[in-house]
Amino acid sequence: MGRRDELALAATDYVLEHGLIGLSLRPLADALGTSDRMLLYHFGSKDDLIATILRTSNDRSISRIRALPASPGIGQAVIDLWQAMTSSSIVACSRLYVEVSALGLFGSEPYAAVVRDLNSQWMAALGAHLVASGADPSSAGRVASLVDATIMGLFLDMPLDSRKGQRRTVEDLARAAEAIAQSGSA
Amino acid sequence: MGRRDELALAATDYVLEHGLIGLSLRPLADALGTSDRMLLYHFGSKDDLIATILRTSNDRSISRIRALPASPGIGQAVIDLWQAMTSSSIVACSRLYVEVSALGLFGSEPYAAVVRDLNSQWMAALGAHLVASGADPSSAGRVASLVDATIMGLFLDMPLDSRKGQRRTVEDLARAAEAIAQSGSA
DNA sequence: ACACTAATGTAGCACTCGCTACACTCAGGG
DNA sequence: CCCTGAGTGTAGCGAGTGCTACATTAGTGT
Repeated sequence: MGRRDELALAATDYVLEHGLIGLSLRPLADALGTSDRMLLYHFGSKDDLIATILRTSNDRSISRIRALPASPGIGQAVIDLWQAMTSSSIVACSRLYVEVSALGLFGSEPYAAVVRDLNSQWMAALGAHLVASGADPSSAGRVASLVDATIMGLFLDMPLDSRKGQRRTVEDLARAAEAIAQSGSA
Repeated sequence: MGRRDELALAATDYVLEHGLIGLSLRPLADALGTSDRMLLYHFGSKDDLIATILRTSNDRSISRIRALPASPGIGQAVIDLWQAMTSSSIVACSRLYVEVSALGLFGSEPYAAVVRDLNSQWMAALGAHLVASGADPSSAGRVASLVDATIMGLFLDMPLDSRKGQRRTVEDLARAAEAIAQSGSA
C-alpha cells in the first residue's frame, strides 16, 4: 500500500469524523502528520481528494449492505438494514452521505454530480436486499423509495431524536413496508 | 418598515435561493444593492444575520402549516402537509431547513443549537395538524415521528427523485400513518 | 442655526483559503 | 558515480474572508 493509499484512508477517517463542510487542507494535513503540499501532490486537487474520500466511504458502506444475509420477510429486512446503517463501523459513512446529499441540494458543484452516483448505488443495494428478503420485484421499488426517504430523514434528525424513538419509527416503517409489499402482490 | 427589515427580507430571499453553506457577505450585499459594511452595521455580525434569516424563513414556513385547515382524516392530513411544504411559496424554506439540519449533523456551532429550536417548532406544528385532523393525541407523536422523517428524507433527495415518485411515496406514507393511528386507538 | 443621531461610503486590517515554485533528500538502475 | 524520479519541506502568491476605523451625509429635534 503506497503512501497515497495510506493518506486516502486516514483522510477518509478524518472526514467521517469532522464532516466535509468546513474541510480545510492544512488542519487535515496536520491531523495526518503531513502537509497540505503533500495532499495536493498525491491527489492533485482538493476536489479530487474529496472524490477519493467519498468513494472510499461509500464503498465501505455499500459493501456492508451487500454483505447482509437475506432477512426473513420485508419487515425484518427494514430493521436489519437500519441496524446495519447505524452499526458503529459505518454510522459515520451514513452521516457523511446525508451531508453530501444536503450539499447537493443547492446544486453546488462538484457535489451535485457525485450525489447522483452515490444515490444510485445505495438505492440498488437497498432494493437488492429487499428482493433477497422476499419482496416482489414489481413492488420493491415502491418499498425502497419509502424506506430510503425515512431512513435518510432519521439520520438527518439523529442529533435530536432518542435512539428509542428512532427504533420505534423504524418498526412502524417496517410494518408499512410489509403492508405495501402485501398490497402490491395482491 | 425600516431599512434593517427590508434587508432582512431580501437577504432571506437570497439565502433561500443560494443556500447557507457558501454564504459570503460581499456577494450577498451586491445582490441586495448594498455593502457588507451595511449588513454588519444593521445585524451586528454574520452569525446574527444568519439567525435573523433562519427565523424569518422558519416563521414563513411554520405559519403556512398553522394556517392549514384541518384535514378529513390522518391520511389526508399527511398529503395536505406535503402539498403545503412543497408549495412554491415555501418549498425553499423547507429546503433551507434541511440544509441547516445537515449543518448541525457534525455539531458545527452555531447551527447545532438553532436546529433544536427550529425542529421543536416544526414538530409541534406537525403534531398539532395531525391532532386537528383527528389523530388520537396519544398516538400522534408516533405518527409525527414517521411523517417527519419521511418528509425530510424526501426533501433531501429532491434533486434526484421525480415528482411522481415522491407523490407515490407520500401516498404510501399516508396509508402507513392511517394504520398507526388505527392500531394506536384500538 | 446648531447639535445630535442614524445611515452610509472608502479603505483597509489580519487572517485563511487552495495552490504553486523551487530546492532538497534519498533510494534504485545504468 | 551519476542520473532519475518519487517524495518532501519552505516559502509564498493572489484571492477572498469577516470585520473595523474613520469620515461623511442626511434628517430631526431644539
